[in-house]
Amino acid sequence: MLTKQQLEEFWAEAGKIYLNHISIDCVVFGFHEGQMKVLMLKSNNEDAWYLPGGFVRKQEPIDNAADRILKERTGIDEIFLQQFHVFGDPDRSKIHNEMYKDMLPEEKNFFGQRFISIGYYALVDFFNVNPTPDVFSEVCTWRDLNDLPKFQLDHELIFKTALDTLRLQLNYQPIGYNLMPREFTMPELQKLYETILDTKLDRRNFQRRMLGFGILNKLETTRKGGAHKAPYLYSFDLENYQAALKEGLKSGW
Amino acid sequence: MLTKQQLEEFWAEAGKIYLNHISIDCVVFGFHEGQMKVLMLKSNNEDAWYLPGGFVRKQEPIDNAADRILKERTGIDEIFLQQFHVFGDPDRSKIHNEMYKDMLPEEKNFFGQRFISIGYYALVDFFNVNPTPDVFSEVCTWRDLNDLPKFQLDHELIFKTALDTLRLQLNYQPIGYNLMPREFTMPELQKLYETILDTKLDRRNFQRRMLGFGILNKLETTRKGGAHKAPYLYSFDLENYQAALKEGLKSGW
DNA sequence: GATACATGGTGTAATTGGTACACAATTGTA
DNA sequence: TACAATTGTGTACCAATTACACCATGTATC
Repeated sequence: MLTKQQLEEFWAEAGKIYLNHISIDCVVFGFHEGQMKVLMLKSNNEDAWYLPGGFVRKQEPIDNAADRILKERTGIDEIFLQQFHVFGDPDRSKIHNEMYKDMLPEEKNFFGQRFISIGYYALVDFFNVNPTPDVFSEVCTWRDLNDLPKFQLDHELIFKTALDTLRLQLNYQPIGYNLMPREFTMPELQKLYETILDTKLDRRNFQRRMLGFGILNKLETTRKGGAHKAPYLYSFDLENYQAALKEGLKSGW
Repeated sequence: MLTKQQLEEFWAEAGKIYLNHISIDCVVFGFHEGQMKVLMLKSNNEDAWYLPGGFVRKQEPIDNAADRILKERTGIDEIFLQQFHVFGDPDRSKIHNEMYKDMLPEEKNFFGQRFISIGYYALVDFFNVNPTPDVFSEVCTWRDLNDLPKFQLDHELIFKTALDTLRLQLNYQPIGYNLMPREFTMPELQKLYETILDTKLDRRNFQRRMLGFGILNKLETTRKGGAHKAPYLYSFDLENYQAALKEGLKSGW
């Protein structure tokens, strides 16, 4: 929650540069140690968790707005972003509307208005991200999909819709490419698929099928260090991957 | 194009009741005589064709806004509607912005502002629709997908994005159910699939596969009148259809 | 009313693709 | 050096899709 002074300062700026009524919320997915993660923010002095978000400048394309917002939260310049849904319930920001209602007169109260929020999901390489809080938050951090906090506003709906979208687009978007580091092992990639699809896959069939798509380069090296047989490393063949996605990876998962 | 007086009248109303910056555009699909159709509007005194659209009331959920807009254009109450994309280029309505720029002072010029448009696609039973122009148009009519006029603004992009979405969602949304009349023949349904997928399908395999899904009821009657063997009529088993869609119709087309 | 013809309905063999396993190879550790 | 755990590869089986052939039926033509 903002103090009255913070709210006034924010308004002095925001009221001039942003479009009214429109916000952007982002579901940023990362993958680390076999676990799917989402980037989240914790409000100042509250145990209230949000998705990273922001507003659209008056003459800014909405995709650029999402880019700009996420660059501030992650430090990454060219992020893989997909718009996936608009959340337009008039009561969706009611809590905020009322929280700040009495602090400022209506015409100066940026958070008093209704916001229609455009949902984007982002896929990033976990190691490239430098999580950075915004002016409303004191913490910006990865949260494990198995250990999520309670979301504020309708952000749980936004998150779940993003995950559903990811599942549906798995055969049509370069999801693996954007979530995995440049080099990875087959079991790691399988773990990603299992997390997104929320199911167990047969290790051997997964490998054969993945290789069958012809979108992976098998590298010479293996990943040593585990207590067992060292798996081979792979990287994506981006050209083949994108060509294959155009048709959709055959007959899905 | 509106006259200055019309513009002023529209503003007097619109400025009070609608959210700024936000519009809705709808791609309404119908299917008639083996052909896919889109509902379009022609501007007053111009050969300029648009998709039906409108604005969002200040306290109205966006889905309701789309419903309301389409009820006015079609007469249908409960329309199958799916939000599919947001079009947020700041220049997308430039032509309108400039067309009306000098007619009214900026603060009274509803069409002078930037609009971010939420795209909906609608699926309707062709025979239920009563096409009705709005205040900006003199014609509201079905246009064949093979004989489309030049679109105004970015409405061609909106239309194409809707058609792409339809193709991707064919196995996940009750598209057949909403586009076909209550009773239909197998060749008719096949034509719909061929149109959406833009491909030829084998008549015999299509039939077997469709029936294999268990989502159709074969009726006693046949469609007489054609110059050849009378095909059986079918209707959708809505319950089974929706259950099947939850999983996605197995392994797509 | 017999026949031609175009279209709809049903069946089947061949191929492809997916599933469920078995088994060998490799790594670090006891 | 043997062992446990994990990875890499192969194969037999089953299901689904494809590519056809053939039969049925309604209308038009003579």
